[in-house]
Amino acid sequence: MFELNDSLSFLLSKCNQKAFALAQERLITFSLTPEQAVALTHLLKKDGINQLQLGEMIQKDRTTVSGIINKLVTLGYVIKETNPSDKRSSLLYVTEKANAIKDAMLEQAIEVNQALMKDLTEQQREILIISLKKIRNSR
Amino acid sequence: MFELNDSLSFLLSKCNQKAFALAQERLITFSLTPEQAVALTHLLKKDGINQLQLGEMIQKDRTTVSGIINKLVTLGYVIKETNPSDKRSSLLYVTEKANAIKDAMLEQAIEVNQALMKDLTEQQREILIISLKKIRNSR
DNA sequence: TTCAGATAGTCAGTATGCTGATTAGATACA
DNA sequence: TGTATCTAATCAGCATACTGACTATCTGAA
Repeated sequence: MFELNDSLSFLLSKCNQKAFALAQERLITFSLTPEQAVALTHLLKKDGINQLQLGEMIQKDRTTVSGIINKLVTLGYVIKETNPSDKRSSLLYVTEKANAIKDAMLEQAIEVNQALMKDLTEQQREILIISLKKIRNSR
Repeated sequence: MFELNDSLSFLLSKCNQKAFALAQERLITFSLTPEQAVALTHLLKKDGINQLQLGEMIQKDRTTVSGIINKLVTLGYVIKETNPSDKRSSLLYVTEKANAIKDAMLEQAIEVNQALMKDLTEQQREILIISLKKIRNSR
């Protein structure tokens, strides 16, 4: 019989909540939320892009990116500069403050993912990641 | 090298978004969101419980349950009655309107989960569910 | 019996994530 | 040139999900 609490969609929701909570605990040090950290990590690899380009990288809606970036600006991790060749868009740049926590943030991301998978065998980890990628990319 | 976009936590977030969007499309017919449908489905199996008990079943915070139930009451799917033996709590009951869509909702939930897993082999489906359950229950 | 502590639910505030409307600026073509 | 269309970002509004404060009520121990 179909059991809602054992269904894929329910499990995805609950595991996502757990991953979010785990990351949040560790990011309090930097006053960052998990999603802010994801955006900042991408900008640390490549900045000077606009909000739409960042949204494509992290697969988020334009309005969601807007909110996250404005928070990162307030926190002093990111600076917005009007693009001189297209005044509608802003170019995003990371600050020194962001560079200073780069390595610690990466370390934390790795630890969260290891903690989540700690009870899984090597085969389960592999198939889990492969399956989730298939689901993400489907259609 | 660690790739954020291929990490478990990022994939969980994106797959969860996909599952949510897929369910939302199909639930528009009933004016229900996925989380409202989850709550209602549980109440259809067992009502006459209070909000905290429902929250345990669907693993949601008391304030989140409060919001979802009040929406379901507004929509006419649920009725709240003050518990005579404990006036702090309300007992939740489903309406005829809820019973009328019970089977269609269940059907839709099954279809969403099948659609999500359509590109996965039988072995991948099994290991995916087992792994997610381990992650959900860990700690 | 009374009162301190526990409990159920709500509200305010914050963050994420979406849709749809709006503004400002860019572009393409008649 | 001018206008219609497109685009980048923001805003309002809604849903979910949490924390912490608060109200009303219940319960247990002195």
